[in-house]
Amino acid sequence: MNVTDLHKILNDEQLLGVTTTEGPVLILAGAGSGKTRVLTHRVAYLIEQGVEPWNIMAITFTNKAAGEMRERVNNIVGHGAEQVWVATFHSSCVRILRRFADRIGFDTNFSIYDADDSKSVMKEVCKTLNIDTKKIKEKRILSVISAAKDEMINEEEFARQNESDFRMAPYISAYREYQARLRSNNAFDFDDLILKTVELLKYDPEVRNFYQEKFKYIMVDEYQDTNTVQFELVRLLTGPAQNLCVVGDDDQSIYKFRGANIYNILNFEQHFPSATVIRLEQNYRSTKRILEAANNVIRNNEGRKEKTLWTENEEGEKIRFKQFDSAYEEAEFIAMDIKSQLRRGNFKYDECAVLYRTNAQSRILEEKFINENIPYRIVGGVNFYSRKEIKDVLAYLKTIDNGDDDLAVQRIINVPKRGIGATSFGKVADYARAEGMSFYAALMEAEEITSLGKAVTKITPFVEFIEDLKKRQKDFTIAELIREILDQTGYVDELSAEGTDEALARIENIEEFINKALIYQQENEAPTLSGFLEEVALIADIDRLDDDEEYVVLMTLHGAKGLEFENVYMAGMEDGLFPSYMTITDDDDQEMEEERRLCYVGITRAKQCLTMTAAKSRMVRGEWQYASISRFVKEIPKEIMEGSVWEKPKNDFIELFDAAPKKSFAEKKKEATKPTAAADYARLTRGSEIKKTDLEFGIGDRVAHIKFGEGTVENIADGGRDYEVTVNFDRVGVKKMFASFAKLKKI
DNA sequence: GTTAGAAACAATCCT
DNA sequence: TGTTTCTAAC
Repeated sequence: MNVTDLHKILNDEQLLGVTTTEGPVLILAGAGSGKTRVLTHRVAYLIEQGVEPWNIMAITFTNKAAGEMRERVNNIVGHGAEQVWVATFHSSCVRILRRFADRIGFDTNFSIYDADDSKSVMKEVCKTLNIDTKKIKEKRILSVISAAKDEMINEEEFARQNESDFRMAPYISAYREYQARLRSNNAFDFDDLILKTVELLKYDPEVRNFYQEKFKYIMVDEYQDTNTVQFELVRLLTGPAQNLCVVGDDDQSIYKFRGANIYNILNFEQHFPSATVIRLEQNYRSTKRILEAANNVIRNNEGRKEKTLWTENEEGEKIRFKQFDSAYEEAEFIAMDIKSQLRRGNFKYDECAVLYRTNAQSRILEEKFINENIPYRIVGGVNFYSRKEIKDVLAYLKTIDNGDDDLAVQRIINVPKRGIGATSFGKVADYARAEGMSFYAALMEAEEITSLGKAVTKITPFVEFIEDLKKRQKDFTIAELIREILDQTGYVDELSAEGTDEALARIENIEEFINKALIYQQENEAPTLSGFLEEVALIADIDRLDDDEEYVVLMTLHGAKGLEFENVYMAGMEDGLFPSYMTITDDDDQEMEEERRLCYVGITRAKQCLTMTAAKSRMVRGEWQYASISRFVKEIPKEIMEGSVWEKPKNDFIELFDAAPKKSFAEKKKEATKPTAAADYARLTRGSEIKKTDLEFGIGDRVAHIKFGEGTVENIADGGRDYEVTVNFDRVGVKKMFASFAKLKKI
């Protein structure tokens, strides 16, 4: 495709982004301005100009983005596209380390530790160092270490910088010990994958030259979210020609807590003085009103590159806003509205997304979605691969793959129960430490550990089992290996004997996991156990989203970055939740600006329709909390908002409720407390206009609640439109509730 | 050594 | 409210 042809499908700025191939380029790409389009065509253009595909590297933020880019490049280029290096920061580093980790004292079959693994290691570290985890929590130490690693401060440098501060002493020794353990386990945590790669490139000119020569053209997506160590990595990979093209939007920088350094993008022109700067400000995604809302919110931020997005799209519907009495009603409304939109043929399920600030909010939404029989998929929360049963199976695989991985071995030594308890465990661990060997190596010579006594007879069969699998490993595919493990250990049998819903769900998860192994096997030319484990370790929640299935997506605002939907709901628009309580109390206005950017990201996900909802009260950790409408909502001009009165969806709501929701695992209890659908709807449409009704009870009266049972009224407070009643229930204790929907009966 | 039930505790967002 | 850790009894 020549430049004239390209001009037919790209605007002037986009074209410039595609064809400015030499030297450093900064593309400031506003939301929905077609940056993926620019990146993919840029890759295609480079190849057409005669650049070899293997000389091109594109770093993305998620595996999903990488996959999409690869697919789109494939469609334009025809052949050779698979040779382009398209990967995330983490998987790029793994690829480099798998090849050269031996140069920094690791074995190339290293394990990758996730957050759970890191925490287990840190627990051990605190135990050995006698650090009181009541005073300093493991999580706190880990986050200090992680922040240091983001800034490229290794354990020695950290010690040097903090030696004068006695309060830092435990952190210094913990950091040292933690790193020592990772090394002896032959493992990297997430941060080390990048930090160690940077160290490798820095101190090994041979490796550095190898990659600098390989990657003649580098592109980085979502550049505003890179941190210091990632910047350094990019800098080290970029050869003297400096053919580096970064794409990002400072207004969408939302990962400061993860070390993202916004100055990487704000100061790009200082880092690379010869840089060409290109601005993409035309939005192709959203309606005029949605964009106006976004612009009006984000312009309240001070530290940003001034720009205003514009669009030629149509005006569109007003932004809808609605406040409810409780999070339950909020969730109910969203579920029903989605159903009604579907019924009217406006949107299909997969065109709708519900976005929220915290994962905890997903629970109520999920409940209502089940009730209403709406297909949904929750992104985030408990990662599939961090479920207990999956981690158990993974630990077996890791033990077979990397015997030095103490963590994996220790996890499964007594799973399922083999009668090897804490005492034997401790004896083996002591022996391993004294002899300077790995835990598994100590198990192999259990006969030598005299203190074990009879316990040896429990250990030898385990070691024999693992050794047998190691030997026969090459005869199996990964899926077969997993089946073999499950058969021999009786893991699944045990679960099915248990027979509870939970156990059955675990079996299903294991089946799904085996499926993943099969898919991996099919999709890779040279599948290896290490390769599979690595893929599993680096998979993000968002990567598991399947675009072809029809379901509503529920996820955090962070998770939504880079995605778009026709119909978006932003739930929980309350001060204290979004922006979060911590942001409000903290007087650092940087934090508030980051929250605002997050809001901007949320708004700009919507193409056609945007609905914001809030609840006056919601249950947080067992307590009712009350909140007012988010300040961000108030930053949107009234003229483009449809306020608190909610329009009835024409005549279809009766029909809507005729389709009785199929009962799933939503408990019958819930069903019992559920008023009729019509009443539900009336209540929802009434929303914030609930009229005060005269109460039939007073303070001291006995009342009955449909779910909580009987109790005594302790207080009645005038809450404006409604009464807030405090009741001391016999069974469940004190609860606060609004009279109009608590439906309390005097007895 | 195992297990169940009580007590303690929890504060975003993520690779 | 939901999960993790501690304790006591089998």
